[in-house]
Amino acid sequence: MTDCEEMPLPAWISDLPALDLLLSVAETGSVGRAARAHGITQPSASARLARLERRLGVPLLVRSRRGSLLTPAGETVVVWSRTVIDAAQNLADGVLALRADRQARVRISASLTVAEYLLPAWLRCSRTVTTAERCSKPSAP
Amino acid sequence: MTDCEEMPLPAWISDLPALDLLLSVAETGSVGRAARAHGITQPSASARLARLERRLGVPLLVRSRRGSLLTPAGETVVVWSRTVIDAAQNLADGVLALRADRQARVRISASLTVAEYLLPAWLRCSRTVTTAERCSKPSAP
DNA sequence: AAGCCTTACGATCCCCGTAACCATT
DNA sequence: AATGGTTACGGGGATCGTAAGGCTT
Repeated sequence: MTDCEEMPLPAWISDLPALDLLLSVAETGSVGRAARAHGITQPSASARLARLERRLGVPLLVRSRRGSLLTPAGETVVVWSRTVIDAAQNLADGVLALRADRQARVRISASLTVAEYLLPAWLRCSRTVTTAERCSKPSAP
Repeated sequence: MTDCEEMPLPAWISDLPALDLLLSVAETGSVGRAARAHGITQPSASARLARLERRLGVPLLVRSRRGSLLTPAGETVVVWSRTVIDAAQNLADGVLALRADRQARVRISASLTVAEYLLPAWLRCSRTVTTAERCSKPSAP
């Protein structure tokens, strides 16, 4: 095959919430508890996990009356999935910071006409101030 | 908050194909080329990226007539996303190996009655043999 | 004219929650 | 009864592709 740079991600891996759910099952030992931890119903969780198994083509867990345990393959998948979810969580945190940063800039530019003469002092102050409080009460004598 | 162990992944991060698409845009410098690389239409790619931006709450790229470039925030997100899809790709490869392994076991157990006396020789041979060939033609005199 | 991006629209498919059911402790 | 798991079913939402439009070079 004369590929260019990298093949796009396979389609059967794209269900990130399913992976997250699988991790919860590994931790709690039960589909129902994992479902509650994610704020969804037990049938939803069951169906989601069944789809995941079907799409991966590998049985992941053995259902029992007193809970669900992972197959050896399931344990392996959990290990890999953990790194994926960790990376995703990392990204989520970063995006959150980025969003906050953007909002801060927006607030500053919005109230710029009022706060023009305060900015130099702010910039000399702290880099991670809660701009909302400062903006609402400029405390200018 | 009295959380148990870990908060489930936020919902606005769960679109893995969108992240992958964003990486392609970063590489090719164009939404259309990225779309072609993923085998989808340009409008689909455009809509997907727009949704991603809306969900993240951060502008990621600046559209131009001669292509699309990333905003500073976009560059940052791309860096984090790279690690995520790398981990996902890693998982995909692992699952592929797991699947192949399982299929091998299935073939072996299926033809076990025939191949019983051959297994010891196989096990002494190589660990990653193409069991399909061996199984189809046992080459037993 | 050609390239790049967007909006509009219709059809399809996926996923969730409710409801109902089976098996054990 | 309570817990853990599954299947059946209807509705809402997301995504895709086609078609059409705007803007530069």
